[in-house]
Amino acid sequence: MVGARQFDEQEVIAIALDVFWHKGLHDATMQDLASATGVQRGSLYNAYGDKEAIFLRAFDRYAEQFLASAGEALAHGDALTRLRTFLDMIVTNMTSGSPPRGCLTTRTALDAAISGDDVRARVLQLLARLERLIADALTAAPGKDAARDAGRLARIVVTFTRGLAVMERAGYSRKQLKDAAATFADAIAGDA
Amino acid sequence: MVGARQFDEQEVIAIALDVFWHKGLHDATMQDLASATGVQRGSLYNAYGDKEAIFLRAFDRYAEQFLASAGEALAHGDALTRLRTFLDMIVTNMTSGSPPRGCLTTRTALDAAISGDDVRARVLQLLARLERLIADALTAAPGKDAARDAGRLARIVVTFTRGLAVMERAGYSRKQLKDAAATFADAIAGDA
DNA sequence: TTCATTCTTGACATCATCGTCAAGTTTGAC
DNA sequence: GTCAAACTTGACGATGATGTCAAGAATGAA
Repeated sequence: MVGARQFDEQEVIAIALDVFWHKGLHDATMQDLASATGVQRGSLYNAYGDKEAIFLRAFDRYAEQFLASAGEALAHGDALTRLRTFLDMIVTNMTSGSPPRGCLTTRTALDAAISGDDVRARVLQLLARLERLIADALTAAPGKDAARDAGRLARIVVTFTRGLAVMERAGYSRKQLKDAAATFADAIAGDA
Repeated sequence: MVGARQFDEQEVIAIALDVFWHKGLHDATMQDLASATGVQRGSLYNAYGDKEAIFLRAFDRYAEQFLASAGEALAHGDALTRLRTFLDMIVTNMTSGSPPRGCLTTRTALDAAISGDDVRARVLQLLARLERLIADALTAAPGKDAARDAGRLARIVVTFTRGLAVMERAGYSRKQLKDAAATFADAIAGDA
């Protein structure tokens, strides 16, 4: 390999992820990425081809981080505890940063109509993996009938988390979101 | 009044609503609006000022239509029936059109960071009105304890509907969304 | 019918982004 | 050290969107 790359790819992708997280795939420009990473636009085109290619790498990084966090949050306690911990993590995650960065998956899903097939597929894939993770956690939880309908429950949990992401963008505070999440968890997994 | 307007304002706003519904505030251009309405760009600027002003009018129209539909759907039956009917209406609404147009409120909320204060305020206002509508409907429903925590329940119902809108964008079918909605309604208002 | 007012039209300047490229620079293999 | 390959840089042209404007057309009041 001659004429080696002048920048650290891992670092560039990590920074790109941050840019996309705050601005979204659609609104982040190559210039935004160039400024944030300190790598010229031309170099980014040369190295990755286009913005979507960079996004896919960043999104993959994000997906792994996200699923890892979800897995941890869902690992301990009974069904209600797992759900509460998980939702808490979700809300904390989307209300972090200044300004709060929201949820990248949700933002990307909303732009699905104007995104490439690859992007759409990644979003669906992440949602599916998350759903499975939740279903498994509910099934594995000690307690009575938590495992019954774990699949169906997992889907509405995923759906509800997407709703939280929208409410965050609409302007609801971390506290309001956590309250709503707690109400939801109780209604779904609480001892009725 | 001299030099009368050459187009029907109601009709222009109705068509603009359709354009915004399919493309979103951010992605719809003045040219899109001009083409769809048959009114020249210059005339639209002259009549309304800018794109956001047109959007606000269209959104107001949308909000009234939407709340009227929600009110009807929530008017009859016990709490579970009202919730089911309402969620069904929501899903049908967002999966109508070709291509499906999704949910304008959700789309707009996601773009909140790059929208004006007026737009943000309208979104919040609509969500708040919807929440009150649902809370009132749950309170008014015949049956046992439906009215208990109606406010809290209404908020998670609103949140869940936002989640449905995201899942629709992600690619879930009308049937999948209705299934999820039914699961949610049962879990929230069903006889535990 | 006249005429001031308002609307309409098409063109214009501006701006931001995109994707490409030729020239220059850096790098590692030999 | 030499050199070809790969990367970097800054500039370029194309595109599409925005908002403005002057000139012309249409309208209704008097």
